[in-house]
Amino acid sequence: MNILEKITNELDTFSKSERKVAEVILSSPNTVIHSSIAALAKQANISEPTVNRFCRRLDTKGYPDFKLHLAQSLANGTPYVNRHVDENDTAEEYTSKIFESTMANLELARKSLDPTSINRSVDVLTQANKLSFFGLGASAIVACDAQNKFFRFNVPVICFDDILMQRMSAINSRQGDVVVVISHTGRTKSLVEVATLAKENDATVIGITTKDTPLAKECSIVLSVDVSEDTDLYMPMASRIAQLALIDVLATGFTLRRGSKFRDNLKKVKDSLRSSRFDRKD
Amino acid sequence: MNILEKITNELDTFSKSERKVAEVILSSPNTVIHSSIAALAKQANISEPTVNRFCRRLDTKGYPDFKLHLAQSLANGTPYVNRHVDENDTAEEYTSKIFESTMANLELARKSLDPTSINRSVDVLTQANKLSFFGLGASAIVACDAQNKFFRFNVPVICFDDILMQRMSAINSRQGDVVVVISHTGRTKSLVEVATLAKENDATVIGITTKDTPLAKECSIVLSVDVSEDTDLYMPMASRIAQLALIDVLATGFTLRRGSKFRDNLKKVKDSLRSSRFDRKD
DNA sequence: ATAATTATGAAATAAAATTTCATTTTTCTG
DNA sequence: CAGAAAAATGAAATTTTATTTCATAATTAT
Repeated sequence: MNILEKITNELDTFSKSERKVAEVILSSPNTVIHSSIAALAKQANISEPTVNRFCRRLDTKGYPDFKLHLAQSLANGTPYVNRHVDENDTAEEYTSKIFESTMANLELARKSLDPTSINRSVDVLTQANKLSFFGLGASAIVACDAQNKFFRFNVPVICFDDILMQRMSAINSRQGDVVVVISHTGRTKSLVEVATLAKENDATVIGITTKDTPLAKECSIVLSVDVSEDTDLYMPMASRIAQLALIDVLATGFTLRRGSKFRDNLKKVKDSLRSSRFDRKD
Repeated sequence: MNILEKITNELDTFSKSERKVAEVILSSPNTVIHSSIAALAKQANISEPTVNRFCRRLDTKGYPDFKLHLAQSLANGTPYVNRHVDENDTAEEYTSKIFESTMANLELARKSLDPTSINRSVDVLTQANKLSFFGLGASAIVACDAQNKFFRFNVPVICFDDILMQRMSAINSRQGDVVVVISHTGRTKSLVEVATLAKENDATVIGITTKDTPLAKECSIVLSVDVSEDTDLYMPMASRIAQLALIDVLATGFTLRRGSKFRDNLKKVKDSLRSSRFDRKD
């Protein structure tokens, strides 16, 4: 993928002249991306067509296209991929790896989300008489966060991270209530039961979970948040962050749907916090 | 400096024709890097010189140079730019915008973090007799999450999202204790007081906050998590996610420092959860 | 309303990249 | 090791692409 790597790998398949170009490129790629084909040819002591052929050999359309690829290879750092933390990583290294993996997973999560389901969820949320958010463990935090957000909208909202309270609440739910069940694995028994109970009592059940899981099967609407399996190996890391981003999406959809008049409420809540803060000097 | 962001920022300083080019570029940057100046001009319904002038206005040498910059902006997969949700956005649009802004802010946050401070924090955390995490509002969630993580390491850890409990706990802290105070604004009075109290009682105080704030001044170590100001306008969105990613970093640093023997503990905790889950079929 | 300023595009020019094709170099075969 | 075949290379021509120039149109200020 990375064209610089590709050049290095194929170095011995090149002809004499091509190798000359390759060496110039590898030794100062940053200069090359600002050079014309003529300049590079001169620098490598070969002719322009040779440079052109070199570019094509690397599966690019020509010299300008090659420069584009090269520029991308040189762009800040590496693309956001799931990189695993290593025993001997420095603080800087593992920090970068974790942030990058998080970003890569957000990307994944976004792709797995279905706009139609989001739309339906927002529909349902705006119509709800009462909102409940249930989660356990790391997802409990997501449920709390959702409560925090929807509370600002001045709608009846509760959140439980306790199995018994969740069950009781689910049993007491009725038509017009919306129950959001959050679980990355979608296999936590008690949460699946809670979803079933809520459904039996005619509540609309939205599941924030992985698709095709026992929990997903019990839900009226599934918001599938896929995340690379191995990132949550020992501690939930990527999943809860993706879930939180989804909560942001739902909350945003909610305010958009409710219109601008409604948005003043947010400002009121925000202003009410002012006196508890130190002023800014600026 | 990401050129796509730059275009977004300067959008209102552009002339009518320049804005047309900007829009074409923003809407499909990946096509543009493979277009000639003529193709882009045609696409935007303006003349070639206008495109050229547009490029120069953005401090590039000309169109090819502009494409190079654009390619670099796009190198990391998708452009992560802080894009604002608009009144008339579809579900798909606001979903993308929120995820992208989140990613852009994670990027920002990572850059603002100082590896040395992280290293010192991990040092201090691994040596601690007792860990306390304090936050309010959206940051309370981050504190809970930290408790959840460090609890798995089998270290004494508490978390309070209640002002009084936080004060009491801070007053009872002593040398060897580590208090982590989480606040995006760094101006929440009661949290700043808690930090001061903890410090007076010889605890090491780590602040997860914005630098140069009242809270930051009270801390032994500041982990500054900068996030674009306007993303947290009415609801905390980006800040708490960046804070969570930082918690992941600290937890990871912690396990790395404690060595592999210690990591078995994570597996034990994970295994203990197994019976509460439905089996996978695969 | 009119002058001054700024923005824009057509055409000309310049620059850069690519193709063609002749020449050189290398490799293979007897 | 000659000599043919194949591959590599570069000079020049051609094509494509980008930039400049300059006249005209649109906007702003007076």
